[in-house]
Amino acid sequence: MGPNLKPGNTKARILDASAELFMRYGYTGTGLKQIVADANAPFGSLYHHFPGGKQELGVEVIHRSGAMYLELVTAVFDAAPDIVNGVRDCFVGAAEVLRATDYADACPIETVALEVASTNEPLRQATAEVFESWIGGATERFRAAGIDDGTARELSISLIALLEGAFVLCRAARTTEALDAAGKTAATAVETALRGAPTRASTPIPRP
Amino acid sequence: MGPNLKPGNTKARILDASAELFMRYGYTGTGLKQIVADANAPFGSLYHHFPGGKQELGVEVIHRSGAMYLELVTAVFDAAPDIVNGVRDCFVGAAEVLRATDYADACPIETVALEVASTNEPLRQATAEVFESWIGGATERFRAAGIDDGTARELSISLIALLEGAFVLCRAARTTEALDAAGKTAATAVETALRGAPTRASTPIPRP
DNA sequence: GATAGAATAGATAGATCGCTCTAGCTGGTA
DNA sequence: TACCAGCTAGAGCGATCTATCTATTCTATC
Repeated sequence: MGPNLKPGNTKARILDASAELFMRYGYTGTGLKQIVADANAPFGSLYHHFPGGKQELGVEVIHRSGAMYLELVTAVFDAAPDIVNGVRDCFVGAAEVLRATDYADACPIETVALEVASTNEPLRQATAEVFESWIGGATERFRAAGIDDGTARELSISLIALLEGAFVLCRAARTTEALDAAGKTAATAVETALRGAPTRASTPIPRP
Repeated sequence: MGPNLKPGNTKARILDASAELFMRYGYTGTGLKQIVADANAPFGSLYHHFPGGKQELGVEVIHRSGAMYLELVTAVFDAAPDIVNGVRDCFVGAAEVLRATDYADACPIETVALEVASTNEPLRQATAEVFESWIGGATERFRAAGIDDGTARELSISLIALLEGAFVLCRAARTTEALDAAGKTAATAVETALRGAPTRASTPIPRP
């Protein structure tokens, strides 16, 4: 169909290399020379496939990595016997990946999101869209389990925040302790929400 | 006492400017030229006060900012009537600061922590020490409220993870929704831990 | 084959990076 | 006054950054 039957996988290699480098070293911490070197691609090809330069490449990588991570987490949930175990498996799996990569591979867009939040509006918007897609996906899943809409969204945001925050602590400490603790808290939060889901709202709690 | 009566506050100005720039734009995203410009300091003074260059400056800023943030949070807790309200006030206060600074000022070391985790060992260690000091401070406070040591530490890690993760989501979305949701989850988690504290462990939960 | 367009290939520009270097200034001591 | 540290002050170095530029190679269609 297209004019070139063998389009060459140069663009895909550039995207893959960029995704890994951005995840590990951040956006400003990754140079274009290093990207084309890791991708085994000539420098000219980068600006051929991404005329908008580093920023266009960054936007595409953020959306791509965000979609892939959503698929990964979705698969983990689908393989679990119930939602609570699905949440647990996500944190356990994240910890395994972190250890296996010498605490390099955590969230694919977290570092970039913080770096560009106050400096690069198109990139900031891309990270916001990815996070919103994750929140929406999780909310839908919790809603399907009988949790009301508002609680499901709050719960989803909290679980993602627990995961992202644990990533920061784990990478800094070179330990998976934070993911273990956050995973427990996340599972408990889901259980609490489920318990109050089909019946009534949770009972009021006396002040200590 | 010292040889110079009027030592000049140049070093302090450099530290203050660096702290703000690192918090907003990250470590690699902040240039030394910009630091001395913001600090109204000559370039030579930077290397006079920090012979180790950008890395030494970074380590000092991380420790300084980490200690200041710990004091700030401690003050919020001390002003609250109880621990649960202290936790709530922390998230509410963080959201206020975030809005007031156009979503620029969140955690003073989070962006740097992610950037340097896999690239700069001295800086990574500095961020790890700061996070550990925060965890230790919170753990001690929860332990004093009657929560057993292990639970107190897990709870502390989870609350800090919730805060850091919410910072990422809020700065990306330019909304404080994530801090609101995470604050609710954090308060609930503390209540749950307190309820199981003086009596027995929490009752087992049936699978949904 | 001839040809056009896509993709590859890399040299190079202009700006900025962290950092070094040499002065000049200041204030206390001899 | 002479002196000496501590600090200020900024020019300038090599390296690296993003981006541009001109060729060359490949592939599909005429």
